[in-house]
Amino acid sequence: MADANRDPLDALGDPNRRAILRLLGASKRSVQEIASELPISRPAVSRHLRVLGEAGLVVDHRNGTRRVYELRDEGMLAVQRYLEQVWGDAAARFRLLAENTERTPDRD
Amino acid sequence: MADANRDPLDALGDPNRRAILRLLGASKRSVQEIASELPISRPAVSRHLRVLGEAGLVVDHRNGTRRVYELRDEGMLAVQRYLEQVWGDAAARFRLLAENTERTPDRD
DNA sequence: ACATTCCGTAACCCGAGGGTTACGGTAATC
DNA sequence: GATTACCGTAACCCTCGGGTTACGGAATGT
Repeated sequence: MADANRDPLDALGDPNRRAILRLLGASKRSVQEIASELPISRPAVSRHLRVLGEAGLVVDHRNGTRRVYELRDEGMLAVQRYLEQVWGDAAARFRLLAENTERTPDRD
Repeated sequence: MADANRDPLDALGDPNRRAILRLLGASKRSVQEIASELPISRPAVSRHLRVLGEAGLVVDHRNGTRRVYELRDEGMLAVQRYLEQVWGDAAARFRLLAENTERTPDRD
């Protein structure tokens, strides 16, 4: 999945995409699993996941016929940087702390 | 200005609104001043500012015929809470720090 | 080989939202 | 009182993004 130059805040501007991220925050999931928890079609979910991927918010791994998606920090950190740019010192302190506490990969 | 139940991430989903917030991050400004720095009309800016206000990201004060807008933390903190909800511990540590370092009101 | 499951993508539809101009109310100044 | 500056809002326009169904390729199991 290519990381296109899509702004993560553009991606976060849709409520269904935010709901998808909340699901993935709990555990990694396949497209089908995500779609079964939302009131939209599976192709719609697929489309949203593409947007989220291009924004650096998720990443996918093939598992047979399944594509399993999980969170990715890069897009989230870009959001933090925007907040720091706009809101200033408080956001800067926050960003440094977040980068020094990497999320462990055995999260699920 | 009423704080309606508008999600700040909805508000941040537009690039012109993000540009407005960046301008206000530098200093508080009137509608006209903001509009003169962006490639859109003054009524368009007015409309965006309304959205940002309802999302808790800005607040306005009357000053004669002018309405002067400045940043507000409430919406930004809601974004942080969403990030914490989704991305977890790192975001939680960040949020606690940000709340303990209030922005001083004599910012400009 | 065939059937089933999974999923990306094309094609189509349509409504939301972001653009505009015009209007009129408020405030300030002369 | 007249003029000017400021700004919210109405009305209109139209793009674009998010919804859908349909299709076909890949992977797996029988």
